Amino acid sequence: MVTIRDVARYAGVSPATVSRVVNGLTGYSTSTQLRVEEAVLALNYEPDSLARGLKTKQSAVIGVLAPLVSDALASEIMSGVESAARSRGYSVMLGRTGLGSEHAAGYLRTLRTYRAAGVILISAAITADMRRALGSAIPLVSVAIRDGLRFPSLAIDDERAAYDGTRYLIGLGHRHIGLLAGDPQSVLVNTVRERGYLRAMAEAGLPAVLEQGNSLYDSAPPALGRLLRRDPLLTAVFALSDEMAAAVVNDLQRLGRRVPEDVSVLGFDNTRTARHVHPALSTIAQPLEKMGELAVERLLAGTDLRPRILPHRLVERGSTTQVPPG
Amino acid sequence: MVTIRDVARYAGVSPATVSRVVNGLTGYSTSTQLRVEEAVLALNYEPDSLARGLKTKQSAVIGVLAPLVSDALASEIMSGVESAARSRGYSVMLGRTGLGSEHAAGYLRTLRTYRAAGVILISAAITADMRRALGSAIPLVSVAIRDGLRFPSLAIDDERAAYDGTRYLIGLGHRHIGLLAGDPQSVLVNTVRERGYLRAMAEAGLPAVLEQGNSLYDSAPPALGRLLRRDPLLTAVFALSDEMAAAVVNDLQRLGRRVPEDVSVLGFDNTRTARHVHPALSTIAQPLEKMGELAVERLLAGTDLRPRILPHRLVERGSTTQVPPG
DNA sequence: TTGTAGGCGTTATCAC
DNA sequence: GTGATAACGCCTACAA
Repeated sequence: MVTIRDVARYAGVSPATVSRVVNGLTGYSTSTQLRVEEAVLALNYEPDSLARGLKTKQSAVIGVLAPLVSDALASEIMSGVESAARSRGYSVMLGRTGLGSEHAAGYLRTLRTYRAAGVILISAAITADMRRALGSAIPLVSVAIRDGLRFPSLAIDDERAAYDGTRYLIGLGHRHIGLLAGDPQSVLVNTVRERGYLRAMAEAGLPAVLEQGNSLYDSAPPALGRLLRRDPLLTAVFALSDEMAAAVVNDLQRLGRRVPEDVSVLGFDNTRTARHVHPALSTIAQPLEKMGELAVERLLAGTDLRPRILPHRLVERGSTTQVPPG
Repeated sequence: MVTIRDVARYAGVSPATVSRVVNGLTGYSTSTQLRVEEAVLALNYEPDSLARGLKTKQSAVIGVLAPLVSDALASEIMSGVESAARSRGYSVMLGRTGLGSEHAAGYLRTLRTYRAAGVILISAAITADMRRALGSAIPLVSVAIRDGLRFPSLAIDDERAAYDGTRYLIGLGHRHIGLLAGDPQSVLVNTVRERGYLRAMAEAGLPAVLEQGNSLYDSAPPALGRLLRRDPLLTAVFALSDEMAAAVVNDLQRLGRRVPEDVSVLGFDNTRTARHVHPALSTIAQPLEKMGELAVERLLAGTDLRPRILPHRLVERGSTTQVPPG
């Protein structure tokens, strides 16, 4: 391994000077800068992150934790995180915490012992346990979930978004609208979204029909079955994730119902998944990539970690239409 | 931050002794062990990974690099990697290298400066550049891709798997079978799989019809269009990834063709995606999770990093059937 | 402008 | 069985 001393020897200067040049500080002549840079190149020197971090008490790593890193939602947020991090010279360390965030504390401890610059939590609420595991020195922000006002977060107005989605279906003439809710574990998004749906239905004087899934594909078919049993006249299903909405579209077709002619389906998130079914999903869009970028920005700025609300919007595709006549 | 010296002071022993206890070495009495353990708990001490790594020249991190970390294939491999790593006390650092592996070298350099214990590459070939960026001290293994015999890898026999898939379709009576190939960038899997298809078709005296996609969903519809134009009598499509196969199923239905009654569709990988369409995909299964586990095992064993072939198998679901009569 | 020296928190090699 | 002590590679006062 080539160290700073090797470079110093090669360039005929002291290690301190090499450090200054490498870190872009001031206090050296152009000629020494050149000699050092040449030596760095010649020896293919790269500062040891471990040693540097030990000294500076900070490593250029941003941790990103998600229940599954594999879902489209996390993926699109991560994409924003990574480009923002890279452009600032930070590396991203991803970790999958499990559906119930089982491994979150472990990852946070690791991140702490590596003195990460900050941690981004996707689709998971910040709990006191987590905050403790990470320690107080490292900033933490939650994305795509709103955790009251107590912890830093970046999210849309979930209540309003669900309200708007429901209003949209009502506007198409639907009166029997079922809600396929998400993971009850993620209470913070889902109860809030449920509230938006319930408010819109109540305002319109319509009966609410609600079943729980867990946001993932496989949870939707059984929940859809329960929904249809409770209200056989359903002409619209509002699923609180695109994965569930996709499953609903597929399962409806399996049951011989046409989408959207017989039943309209509205998704949530506007991930890639929304376009991976036929017909493609109408859905509520969150600015996922933007959220990822902002999270990095705010984490590194260190200041202004107050909860922030971003705009949502409705995207119309083929899975929704006017209520069928008769 | 609480250091080993704090613990030592609290327990009334020297830092050296604390280190011995914490690392489970020998050379202390039961009574001091108890005192130290008590102190560790009381102070909530956790060794600084940076300092430890600096000293031991190794950190308990395994890097996992994938083009997208978000696809179902990478996700299932990662799942195996993580459980195997966790059970051995290692953390996993994920990185997305981009479809053309653009960012791989950067990640490898970072991993090197953090003195990672090893690196696992998913769906990407090990190039000389990568090997150089990582340095020679850190082991590297490639998963789900076979890179000739020059570099360590863990994969199925792709040629044989594609051959078997094609034989299966031929066995169902199909004579017009189109191949939807994968990313030409990943030459190492795809040319090999193509070869398997071509061999099976040639053996059966059938004409080959082949178009290129890039393994992802969006690339499939246009490629399917080209396939159908070249052979309007197609009764089966063999797509070299489940994502493409799912897109084919959806697009076929959009075009008014029934799956599998009019056209059979065979996928590849057996990821979650295979069950996320209607009808669910018949597909060639790779032991993805197992691959991830094995990769960790071999990386840490350090020895026996020779290429290894794992078994594949055919999974029948609803997307394939006998050739339509007439 | 440049170099020397000390220390970040840990482990490992010695003594005792 | 236990404790000084040095060293890992780097950064940063401070001195020159």
